[in-house]
Amino acid sequence: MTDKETSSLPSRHEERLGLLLWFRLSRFYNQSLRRSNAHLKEWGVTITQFDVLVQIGTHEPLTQNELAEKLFVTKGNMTQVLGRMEELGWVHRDQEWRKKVLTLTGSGWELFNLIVTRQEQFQASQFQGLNKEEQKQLLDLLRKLQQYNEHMEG
Amino acid sequence: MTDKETSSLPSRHEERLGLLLWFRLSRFYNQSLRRSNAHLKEWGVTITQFDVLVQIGTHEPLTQNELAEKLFVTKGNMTQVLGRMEELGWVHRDQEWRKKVLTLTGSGWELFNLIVTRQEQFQASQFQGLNKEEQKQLLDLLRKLQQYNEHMEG
DNA sequence: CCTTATCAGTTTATATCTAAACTGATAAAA
DNA sequence: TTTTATCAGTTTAGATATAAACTGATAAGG
Repeated sequence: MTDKETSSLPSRHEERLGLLLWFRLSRFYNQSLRRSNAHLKEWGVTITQFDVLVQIGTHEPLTQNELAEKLFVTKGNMTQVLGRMEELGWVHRDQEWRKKVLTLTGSGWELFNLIVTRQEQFQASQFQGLNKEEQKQLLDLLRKLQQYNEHMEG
Repeated sequence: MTDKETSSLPSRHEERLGLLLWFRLSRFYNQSLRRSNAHLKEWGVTITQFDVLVQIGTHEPLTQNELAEKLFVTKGNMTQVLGRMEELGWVHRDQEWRKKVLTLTGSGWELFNLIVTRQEQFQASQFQGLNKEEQKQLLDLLRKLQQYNEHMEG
């Protein structure tokens, strides 16, 4: 009985497990989302905007499509979120050929430097229920899931 | 060096880990959400409605507030989702004192019986990247997080 | 050169979710 | 009894997300 075998054809029990995992995951995620937004409210930023800020700040210059891929969301969603962030003066969109290249503005970088460390600390506190070893385990499991799913999509 | 000690004061490295965990989690969650909705579309049901259907079907009778607590969402959200589901004829809301008691209608139960097993199978397939042992591990870690967070909220 | 395909981003309609203010009914306290 | 508090649910405005149809520009093929 290899690992491959146990994971190739899900048993009735594993099916239940899948549903349980989904419920747990979605509850924890929603809770975490709510808390993160409450935490970031002090700086007038949402968790979505924070995620975008980090991605652009870390990888700029990048296009809207690349950003959407990194965040696993649709490009339509990015159009909306970036529209708001441009309005707020954090992000600059520069048309190049048929792409739009994203960079942070001065005030975007200011915000980045102001909140990234704080949000890192906050996010760490959300996972305090696990010790370092368990946190690594969780990251590992999520990585495996991601890899498998990417493989599935082709 | 006890577990308690390792988890009481997050190191710089653990802070980064927190952010990484958040990113992984939110990406996997969003992807999973999208796929589930695509899968359920065949029956004209969304994943939110499915979650509500399962909770009522499993725990009826229960009130809107109890439902919101089980799903970790706000009661305002439930008002909206249940309004739609009542309109679709799946759920019955019965005012009792100041509470509204929820039960599934006949067609709600029909839907329940039609899709729960199918969605269980689908959900299981989303976690195929992990073998049974790893799936249990993941469930365990999520449980721990939940417990710690509930403890935090008082 | 002209036509067709593809690609990046936008738009629209719809669903989900929140926070915060509100309604109305019951319960508790005066 | 009258007032006040609490509780369950609703409403509203706003953010986030999707799918699907669309626009307009570039690239490829005839």
